[in-house]
This record gives sequence, C-alpha cells and structure tokens, in this order.
Amino acid sequence: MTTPGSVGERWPRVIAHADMDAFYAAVEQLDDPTLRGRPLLVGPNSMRGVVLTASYEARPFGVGSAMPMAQARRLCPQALVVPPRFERYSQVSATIMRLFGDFSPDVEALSLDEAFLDMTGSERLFGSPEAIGRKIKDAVREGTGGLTASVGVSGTKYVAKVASGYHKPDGLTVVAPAEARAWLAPLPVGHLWGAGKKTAARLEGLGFRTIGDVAAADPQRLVQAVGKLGMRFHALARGEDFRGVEGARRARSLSCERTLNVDVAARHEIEAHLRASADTVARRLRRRGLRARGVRVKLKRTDFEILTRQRTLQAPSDVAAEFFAAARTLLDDIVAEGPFRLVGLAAYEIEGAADREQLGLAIDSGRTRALETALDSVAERFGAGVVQRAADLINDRGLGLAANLDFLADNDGAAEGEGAPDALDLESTD
DNA sequence: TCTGGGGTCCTGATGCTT
DNA sequence: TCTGAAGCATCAGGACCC
Repeated sequence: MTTPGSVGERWPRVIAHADMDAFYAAVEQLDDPTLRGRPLLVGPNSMRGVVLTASYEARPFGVGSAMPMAQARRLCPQALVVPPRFERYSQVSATIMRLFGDFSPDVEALSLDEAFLDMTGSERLFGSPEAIGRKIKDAVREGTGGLTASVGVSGTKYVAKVASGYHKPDGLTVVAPAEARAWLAPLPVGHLWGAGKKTAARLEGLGFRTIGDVAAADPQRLVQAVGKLGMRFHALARGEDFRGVEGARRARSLSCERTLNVDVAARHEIEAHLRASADTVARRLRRRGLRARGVRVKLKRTDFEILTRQRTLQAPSDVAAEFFAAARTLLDDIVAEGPFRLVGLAAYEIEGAADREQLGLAIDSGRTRALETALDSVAERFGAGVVQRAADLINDRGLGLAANLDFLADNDGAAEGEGAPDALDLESTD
C-alpha cells in the first residue's frame, strides 16, 4: 500500500521498519513442518504463564500475545502449545539482522524480531521506497527459508513503525513524508509510541480520541495531562520525529526474575531464588565483559503489588556472591510482606571494562558454547585477570582452547591474589 | 480471566552537599 | 554556627515496549 503523492518525490530521509510476523511461532512452524497451518501457542506449559506468541491460525479464536495461557487454552483448546526456544530465535534473528546489514550500514535492532533500517540515499541501488520495502521482505523470505516480515517505509522512525503494523502479516505500507500527518490522523491515540492502556485512557478522558486530535491540541494541555510525554506525543502526532537510526546500545541493567509455581514466604526460600538469580546475572555480565554498580531486588506479592529495593555497591562488580550479599540485606526490609509469587534480581548502572569488552568480542567471534562455558568457569575460579589473558590467547592463537588454557596456566603468575591454577581441566570441543 | 520476562524511561520523595 | 535554597544522587514505584 502506498499513500498518494509518494511516487516521484525525493524524501529527506527514508526509514524502513521491518517486523517479523508472529516470530516465535513462525520459527517453530519453520523448523517443524507438522506445526504448519495449525493454531500454535508459544509459551510456558505452566498455568501461570502468558502466551508469548500465537500463530496467525490461532488469532481468529481471540488469542493474542500476553494473554494468560489458561485463558488462551480455553479460547482455543485445539491449539498446540510449545515452550519457547530463545537460543533458536536468537540464531534466526542474527541471520535476519545480517540480511538487513546487506541493505544498510545503519540497522537498529529493537528486539529479536524487528529493526529500523536507514535507507536514505540508497534509492539508486534499491529503487523507490516501495521497491526497497519489497526487496527487504523478499530477502527475509529467501534468507530464512520462508519467514515473512511486515515492512513500513516512511520518512521517520515513528511513522515507519506504525506503518509496518498497518497490514499484518506479510504487509508492506509506504507512507510519503508529506502524507504522514494526514495518514496518522484517524488512528486511535493508543497508536502513539509510549501511550499504553493507562495513558490512552487518560487522553481519551480529556477528549483526545485520535492522533489527529493530539496533533491539533495545545501542547501545554497535553503536558498537563501526561507530563513530559505530552510534548513527545504532540510532535509524533504531527509526523515530527527527528531521531536517527542508531546502532546497538549497551544495556543499562540486566536482570533475572522468575514467577514461581508455588508462592514463597519463608526467608530461606526467597534467598534460594535470589542466589540463583544472582548467579545468572553475574554470569551474563561476565560473559559480556561488564560490571554493575548496583543491585535491585524485586518481589511480587500475591495481589500483584511489586516491591523493589535497591542498593549501590561499594565498587562495580560481576561477582554473584557480592550481588547475593547485597540482596540479602535488602530483603530485611520487605521479607515480612510476603508471600510472593515472583522473585527477581537486577544489576543496574552497568559499565564495561575495556579488557572485558574485548572478552565479549572474543566470545562473539568465537561463538561456541564450549568456549563460553569454559571462560565462565575460568572467571568463576580465577577472576577477570585470567579471563582476559584467556581471551587474548584465544584471539591470538585461534580456538584451540585446551592448549590455550594450558599455556595460560603455565604463564600466569598470580591471578587476582588467588594464585595461578596448576591446570585447567576445561576442554573445547572445537 | 488472571495476568511473563527482559528491558527503558519518567516522576516524585528523600537525603546529602554546597 | 546555624539556616535555607539549590543542585544532585539515590531510591521506589509506575507505565510502557517487545
């Protein structure tokens, strides 16, 4: 679909937004032909979970993402339920992002299944905005073996994003910049980026029902209604969005939280879950070569009230024991307010150390599970200094991991005060 | 009906420093 | 030495997004 006036015009910027259709479910159907053409729900088997993705065959039954699994099963009892396989989705996502990289050097991944591409100046290479959108869709289909993406193309990120969701699945919507404001005007305010259920209801309560209403409003009234968001909504509604397509940003926090099958109230049980979360978070930080300056504990009561307590650490850390120690002290204040259905721990104010950034790159380029596991184990046992030398060696000498670690053991003097390992019994299968 | 997990950003309260 | 204001950091919670 192309809006009038888009043909033959020169756009100041050309931004494409590609959004995979029912991504997790589509990957499952791609990998297992017996699932194709059938209603499929991707989500946890527990009755406490929610649907992550419903295939398009399941959606006519009223099933959608974020719906409680129990409700989805009632609405669509014939649906097959498969647990999510995030590693597989990450693999497919990496393939798709590489395909996008063939179109533009400026690709901003928003999640596993969607990305912005700055296509400004590429019309000679790829043709009109509509041709660009079509080529992106074709590349995804051919490069993945049949997955479909919906694509929006316009002059701003916001309009491109709304456009990609306009015709789903397998849609293509092109909105010329000059038409953007008129095109947005009849859409409900819930389509504004940043307006969820609550904010949309507040806007509607004040008489702003469509994006056109917001575009025509006095910005001060919007600010009174929804604070800082008001100015943003006013600009978006008028088709004004000057944000550029950015590359990857470093995460500001990293967390691990679990909704439990059985609520917990006893301190020792809560601590057991926190310890597991601390291990996970610390491992993921180390894997990426990062440390965190603070720790936040999150507990969800059975009435769904969320309690959080946070604390700044004495020094940035990637050590599970330090996260857990901080979490225990935070627990003192709130443990009596249980029972809780969810326990989680987050590390925040994340920073990278230069050497650890290199480790992340080494792991990214190595890309083997054995390698990652081995380096994690090195980090746990001997500290960051040894890990860095391991990473350097791996960079210098390839992936003969066992040999590298032997070399490391022979050459490491005193790693972080613990003394060097006599031998490392880590083997790489590569 | 019964509500996930991983994130980001914003707001208001509070306490410390200058 | 005391006090108030301003600025900043920290914390807790809310809303949102995918």
